[in-house]
Amino acid sequence: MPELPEVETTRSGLESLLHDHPVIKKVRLMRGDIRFKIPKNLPKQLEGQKIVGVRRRAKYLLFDTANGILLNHLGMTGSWRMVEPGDEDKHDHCYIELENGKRLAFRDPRRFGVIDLIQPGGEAKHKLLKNLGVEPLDETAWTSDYLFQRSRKRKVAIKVFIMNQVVVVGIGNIYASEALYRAQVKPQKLASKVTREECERIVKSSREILQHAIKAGGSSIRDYKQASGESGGFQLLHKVYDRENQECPVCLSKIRAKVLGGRSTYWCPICQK
DNA sequence: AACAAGACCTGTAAGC
DNA sequence: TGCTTACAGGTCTTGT
Repeated sequence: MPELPEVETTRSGLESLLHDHPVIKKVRLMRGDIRFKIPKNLPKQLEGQKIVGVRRRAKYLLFDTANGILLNHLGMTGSWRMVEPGDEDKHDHCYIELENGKRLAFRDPRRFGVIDLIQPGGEAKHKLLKNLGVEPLDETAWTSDYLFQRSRKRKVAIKVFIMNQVVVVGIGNIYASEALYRAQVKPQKLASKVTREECERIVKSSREILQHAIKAGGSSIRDYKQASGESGGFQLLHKVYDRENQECPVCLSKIRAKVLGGRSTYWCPICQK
């Protein structure tokens, strides 16, 4: 799924599609639940409301209206698109019909995504938002001091640690491997043993990797599509992810892979210490 | 409190 | 051509 760059690419695509702040005519829920139950009053509460903007917090999208926020997570396979008549799909779980005649669809085959309603003013207290860590693109929050202090005494691999959304948000399985490769830190190194200098490199590298991926329109292995329907281009830039036994672009060693914290992890045995 | 493993789903690719 | 198995961008829940 979508990690921060894919969610941000989706957000900016939606922002363009909704630049004229259309009014929601009808919300059609094709099922009562995706990952969690969808509030039954969500359609009634958002119909007639103007979509005044689309924000991102961590890997969540927030559609703003004056009468509440539609909260969405793409899970592993979620995507938004404008859908023409006849283009409906069996995995479309929610349609948002607009007064301007357009129709947004949320498609999510695996149904790991989330759609929820946040009451006006309830954003900070929302269960799924209240425990999130710092935004990695925020240079005043995602700092080497922050990473160093938070990682002391933590007995998990640094890769597992930076994927913990309570610590820092938006870094998922692809960009965790890519960021640590760029930082030249072995993913299995214990978080508590990572030095100040390494923290500096991890913070800088992770931010750069995410920024580059956003510029490229996100990665688009498998299911991911931009809101415009375009595929992303960043997978062409993956240096280690999904490249087991292929050459390290720098030293030509064979990229290695193992499972860490239940997720496939890739690194260069020479470049990363 | 911190950590590991299990659970939730469907689609696709690989192996036999 | 099937059938079976493994695996996939996430994260909440459960158990130690």
